[in-house]
This record gives sequence, C-alpha cells and structure tokens, in this order.
Amino acid sequence: MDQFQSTQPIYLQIMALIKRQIATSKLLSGTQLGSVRDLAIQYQVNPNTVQRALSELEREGLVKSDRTIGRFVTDDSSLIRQLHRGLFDQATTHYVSEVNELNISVDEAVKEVKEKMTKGDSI
Amino acid sequence: MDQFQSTQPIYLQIMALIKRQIATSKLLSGTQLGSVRDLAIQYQVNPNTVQRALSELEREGLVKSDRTIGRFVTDDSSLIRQLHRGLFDQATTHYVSEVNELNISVDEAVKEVKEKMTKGDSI
DNA sequence: ATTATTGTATTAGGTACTTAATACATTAGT
DNA sequence: ACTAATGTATTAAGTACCTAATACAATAAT
Repeated sequence: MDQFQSTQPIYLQIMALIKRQIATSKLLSGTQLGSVRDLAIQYQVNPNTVQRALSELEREGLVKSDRTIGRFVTDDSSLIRQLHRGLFDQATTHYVSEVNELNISVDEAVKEVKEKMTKGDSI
Repeated sequence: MDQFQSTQPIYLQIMALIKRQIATSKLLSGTQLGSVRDLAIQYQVNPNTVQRALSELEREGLVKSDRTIGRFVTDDSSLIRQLHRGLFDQATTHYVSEVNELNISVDEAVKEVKEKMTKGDSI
C-alpha cells in the first residue's frame, strides 16, 4: 500500500477505502477482515487509527465484530447495494455541483467524462 | 455566508472558494479583494485564517498584494483561463477515478451526469 | 502632520488527529 | 489448563489547524 496523505484524516480515508471494496465486492459479504494489528501494518498506520475506522464502519452496520474472532463484512446484501448506489450518487452529485459552479455546459462535461473514461479503459 | 465545516482545513476551503470566483469571473481580473479583516468577518473566521488563504493564493500568482492598499486579482488572463481549465480537468479526473473504482460504465455515468445537470438547470 | 487602513508578524491557548506504548477481557486452538 | 490472537481501552506526546489578542510597518486620506 502507498501512503495516506492530503488533508483528510487517515481514519476517514481508510473507511472510504474499505467501503469501496465492500461496494464493489472486492471484500465479499461475510468475509473476514484482517485484524486491527494486521491492517495497521498493511496500511502503515497506527493500530488505533485502524480501530477508529473499523468501529465507525461498525456503527454504520457495514462490518460486524465477533470479539476474539475478528471482524466480518456485513451479510446484508441490500445494505451493500445501497452503499454502492450511494457512493455513485454522491460522487456524481459532487461532480455536477463543481461543474455547475464553473459554468460548464452539460455537453462539455459529458464529452470530457467520456474522453477520460475511454482513455482509462485502454490500459 | 454559511459556515465552513467538514474535515478540510478552512484556509483551503477559502482558497478553493476564491479560486472558483476568479475562474468564473465573479471576481474580475484586477478587482480589489476585501481586506483581510473584512473577509474574516464575511467568512466568520479568524483573520489569520484568511491571511493564510490569501498568502497561499499569492504564492500561486492568482492575487497580488499592494501593501497598505490591498489585494487584487491577477491581471494575467492566461493564468485565469488556465485556472478554469485546471479546475474543470481536476474535477473530471477525480470523478472518473471514483466511477472507475465503482465499476460503473461510461453510459451509466454519463446518464447520471445528464440527469443531475438538467435537473439543476430547471431551478 | 495626523489618522485610519492596509498587510504582516508574533505569542498563547484550544481542539482534533496520529502515534506510541501498554494493558485488559475474551475465546479459539492446542 | 495453556497459549495465542482477537477486539478494546487508556495515557502520554507530538503535529496541524484555528482562534484570540496584540503589535508593527507602510501609506492613502485628511
């Protein structure tokens, strides 16, 4: 793994990372996550930071912890679908908001999105 | 003005705000900005925070300060055009990146962008 | 000349995040 | 029974950001 940076708190970045993995089934429903200590090594951060990210995800119902066994991705497939849709929706809403503030037309925006997406696909 | 929040440092949010205003000519080239103290009142933040945002913008060449007179938006129209393009490009790149990670197809993304943009236009 | 306003700098205190170093409770594995 | 691994909690220290309260230098306005 690389490094976390920017101005966003690391625990939020870890949350976003795991959310994406759950939403895209890279972390399958019911899968066991790495332990707090393992993830801390993997992400190169302090165990407390991982603990914070995971307990927040637990508060949102995306993971469940069985004390002394470990943590598991929720088996609520409806929630996972809802998560995926929510992330997509949020990203689009944010993009549209920015583009509107820049007085960019729909056609321009769409053209640019198409260009960048098809360019990325060729890799 | 509302309030700044989220996890992004306020001085960065102020920078982004002013950048957008410059890029979209809401702050015209050569215009005088409000004073540090005025902007601090307007944004409901500490003068030091405004000072930090403005001095960073100055480092980027977007504003110039004449001591004891005030600050002015750069008259480099090329730089302003470049700023506008850069903000658009950055927003699109970020969106495409997110959408790719979510395994969303080009068509889906474009459809969603169109929907949200045309919906916003009716207001 | 004096005053007011500008940007700028400094010092101090508070909060949030991160790290470090432990420690504890629980239980699966042996 | 014992050991190892799990999540969890605590205390302390450091850093970045924000606020508060000033103070200073320079100059436009009077």
